[in-house]
Amino acid sequence: MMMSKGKEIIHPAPSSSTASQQESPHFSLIVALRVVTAPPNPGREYVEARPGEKIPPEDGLSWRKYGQRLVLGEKYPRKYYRCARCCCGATKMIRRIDTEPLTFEVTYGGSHNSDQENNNQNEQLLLAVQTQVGRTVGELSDFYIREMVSTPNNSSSTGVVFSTRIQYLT
DNA sequence: CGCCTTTGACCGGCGC
DNA sequence: GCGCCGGTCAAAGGCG
Repeated sequence: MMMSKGKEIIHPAPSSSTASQQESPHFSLIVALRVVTAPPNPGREYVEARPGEKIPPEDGLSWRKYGQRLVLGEKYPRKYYRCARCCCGATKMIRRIDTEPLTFEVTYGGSHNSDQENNNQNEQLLLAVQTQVGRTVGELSDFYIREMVSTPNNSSSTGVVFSTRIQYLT
């Protein structure tokens, strides 16, 4: 199979992608999710990608892919990522929802080194928002949170399920 | 040249 | 006890 070799580190999208996004009347902003509602670590969240988006949703951190597997009964393979930072035991698993190809279920495992790490993470997320939207954090209220539910996770006691879609109104 | 992705194989856990 | 499934490891190849 043809595969794009090279880096596949997930990090905040460059500002160059902002232009194409703002051409649409609205677009889903994924990176803002954890700024507003930081999920437990480990935890699980659902994020939605824009049509044509090539990579799984970003969360502001750098992840290194270490495995991929086609799970029985699932249409799309699961992808396994590990935090690219050295000595960091954080992992995450990305599963594509069969019925909604643009929605990804991201399951976080392990934890980052320290609270400082988490703080840095949130800072990176904020920067990602500012970069993508070109606005300050204080103006995040301009985003209309179209969906945002938080329900108990029925399969794990370690977190809650976040199903969130943040839509930018122009 | 170094780092990262891909991919097949291996190992452990769980269910029957 | 056996078989199946899911998660991780390690080697090879490719790209920047």
